[in-house]
Amino acid sequence: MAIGQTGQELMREGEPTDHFHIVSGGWACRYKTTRDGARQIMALLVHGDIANLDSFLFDRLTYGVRLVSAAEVLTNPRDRLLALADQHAGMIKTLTWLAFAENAILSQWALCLGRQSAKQRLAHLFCELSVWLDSADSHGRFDLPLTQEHIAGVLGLTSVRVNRTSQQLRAEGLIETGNCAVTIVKMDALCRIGDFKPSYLHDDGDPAYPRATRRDDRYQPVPHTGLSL
Amino acid sequence: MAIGQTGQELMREGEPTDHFHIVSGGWACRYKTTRDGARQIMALLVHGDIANLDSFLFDRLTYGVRLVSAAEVLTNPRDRLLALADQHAGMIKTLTWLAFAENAILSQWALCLGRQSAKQRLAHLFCELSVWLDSADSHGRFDLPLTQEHIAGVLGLTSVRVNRTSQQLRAEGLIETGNCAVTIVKMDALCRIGDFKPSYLHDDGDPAYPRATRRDDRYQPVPHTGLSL
DNA sequence: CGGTTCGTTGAGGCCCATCAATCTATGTGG
DNA sequence: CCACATAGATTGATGGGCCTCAACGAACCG
Repeated sequence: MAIGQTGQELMREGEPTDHFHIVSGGWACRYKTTRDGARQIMALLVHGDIANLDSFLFDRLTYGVRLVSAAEVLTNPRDRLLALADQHAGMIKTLTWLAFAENAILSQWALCLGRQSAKQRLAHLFCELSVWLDSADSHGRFDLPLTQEHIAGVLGLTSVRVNRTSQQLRAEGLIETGNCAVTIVKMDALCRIGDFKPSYLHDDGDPAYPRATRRDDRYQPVPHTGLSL
Repeated sequence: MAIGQTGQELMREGEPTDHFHIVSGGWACRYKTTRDGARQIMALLVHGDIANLDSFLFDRLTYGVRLVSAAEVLTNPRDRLLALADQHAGMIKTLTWLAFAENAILSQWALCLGRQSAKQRLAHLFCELSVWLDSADSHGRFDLPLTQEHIAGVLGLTSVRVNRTSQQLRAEGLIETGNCAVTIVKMDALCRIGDFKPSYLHDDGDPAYPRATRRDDRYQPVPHTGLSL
């Protein structure tokens, strides 16, 4: 267990690694940079998140990890987790689940980055954080130790744009900000703007097994038409 | 096994599903759409790719799958794969590997979508396809059954922009196009423009991106003795 | 040969990046 | 306690990259 300072680099981009880092307090982020120095944040990491989940199978990182606030990080040798995974069949399943969950989040972000305006992206992010952290109090307020620069890094924007856009959201009475926290005033309106579906992460609750409904009537095999590939 | 026609919808967005679909010929894509109808392609699926890998754990899709060319698709009941996974410990590991691989690709695309210009994205895509398909002939030419609309869907652009940008790449002598194929004339220059690192998929000399058809002999259990190489 | 799909081209405009300056809050040392 | 430094938020001006709309050409096909 170790406490890190704001901005501290946990793991360098492209570095080989043999340890897992687990955030147990504060915030961190996974990021990538282009050759010309632009930085895109790929994931925000909060309490309980594993920073480099894919080190389970890959030796080398394709991203860097950096603290965005003072944070507490647990470090474990990879060998230990691998041994655990060998002993407990459930563990690898959990890791798989996490991998797919990350996948779902990444997909959603890709959709935002590719197809949404600054306003939509910001609205989406606030909705997602609110649900994800589920630490919002009864007034819809939650802590957000991110600078506008960080948010810009997540949304593929500049900090200037984040500033102007969040002003807009405030002016429309959708959110309130202050003191490293955000209050979502009109959740439903914000969801509509950001095209956010609160369920998209935990769609079915637990990974469930067989279902009876047959759905392959949707996909109709086309008779061979001589086509070959 | 079934043959599908161009544009056919394999799975509808948000639909529950109890089958796996494996592309065994031709091309398909995973996509998401926003409420206002914009479509973002999340993945291109070619020979050996599993269209809905996360159905391994999730009951409901968060994306749709559609053919982008005439294609051959294998359909398997989910129960069968789940049973297999229970019997063979290696299988779930393979699925996990695939999940992480998808993760790496999604991350890279997110970086492109968030931080790269149209020209950079297109260059990156061509480089990636060239490496990924590894079907390029000795002249760097490979088949590409995508319309400009499809490419725009992948890159978060409009088809008009894709058109103008690919004209630019042609004018600079970097690529040639024609007859549903692309020739990469100056691979190194294209890589530089798109900030493409040919190795980012094959982490640490892993053989190659594994295809479902040959997955079992490609998967190498990670040695527990720490990092060598 | 008309219909459809896809590629191509042009004109106009908006969203967002860029650059740069100012303002505020916080912290630090003398 | 104040002068100063620094980080982050805010604001303005300007320009460019990409979207939008719209039309036309080209290839394919029943």
